[in-house]
Amino acid sequence: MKCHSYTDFFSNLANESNIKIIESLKTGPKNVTKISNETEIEQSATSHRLKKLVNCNVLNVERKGKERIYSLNKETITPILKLVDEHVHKKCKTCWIKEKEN
Amino acid sequence: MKCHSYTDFFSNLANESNIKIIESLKTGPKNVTKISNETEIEQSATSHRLKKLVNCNVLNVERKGKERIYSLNKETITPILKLVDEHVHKKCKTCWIKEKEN
DNA sequence: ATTTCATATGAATTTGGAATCATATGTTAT
DNA sequence: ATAACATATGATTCCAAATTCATATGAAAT
Repeated sequence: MKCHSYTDFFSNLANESNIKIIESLKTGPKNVTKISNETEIEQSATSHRLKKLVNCNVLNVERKGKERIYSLNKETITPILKLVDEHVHKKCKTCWIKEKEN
Repeated sequence: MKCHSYTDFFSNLANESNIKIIESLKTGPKNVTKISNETEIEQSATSHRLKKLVNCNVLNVERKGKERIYSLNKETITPILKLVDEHVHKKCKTCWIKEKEN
């Protein structure tokens, strides 16, 4: 259930839904409903994904009334994403990592 | 067939076999048989994995007689692995990314 | 030309994880 | 206590990706 390996961690970044959620949370902490709406991942699926992301310390949760507020774990995922993004921009001109389409 | 997205790339690092292969190649370029022996991934499976890794520019190949020599693509995967490793050591004391067991 | 070694390939099968579905739990308001 | 809202959970279904298996290709040696 906990995140034990190198591969366990990376599998979170190898999943489209998870990336969407992470992207969504870059603009700030949000509750499940809002995440679900923004990402267009249905509620139940969103909860399942969120659980995994928390288990791997990618996200934090805190309760606020009947809601649960999820946020990026700045100590872990943010620096890694930053490093990877930098690398993508600096080193990969003919890039095999496509920029996220917006 | 080619590696197009963020998630495609990370899926390479989310796979135990691929990590084994990458680890194996950290000590230098090798042919398929040697990789297969070191990683204990059978020949056919090894070839399949290698193909994917090459498609995502994680590895390079070159022919040498009847062998094919695979090597890490220093321009791409090496810097990322280095950055991630550094991050693991510096930032994750209570670490959710287990050090590779040897 | 035939054999042997090295690797690749395609199809079939297996499997692990994700989406889905139905329902449960928990919280606030009335 | 009941209703309405927010989220989680477990089971099932589904699917894509990985293994496996059998075989093909290709290169060197005899």
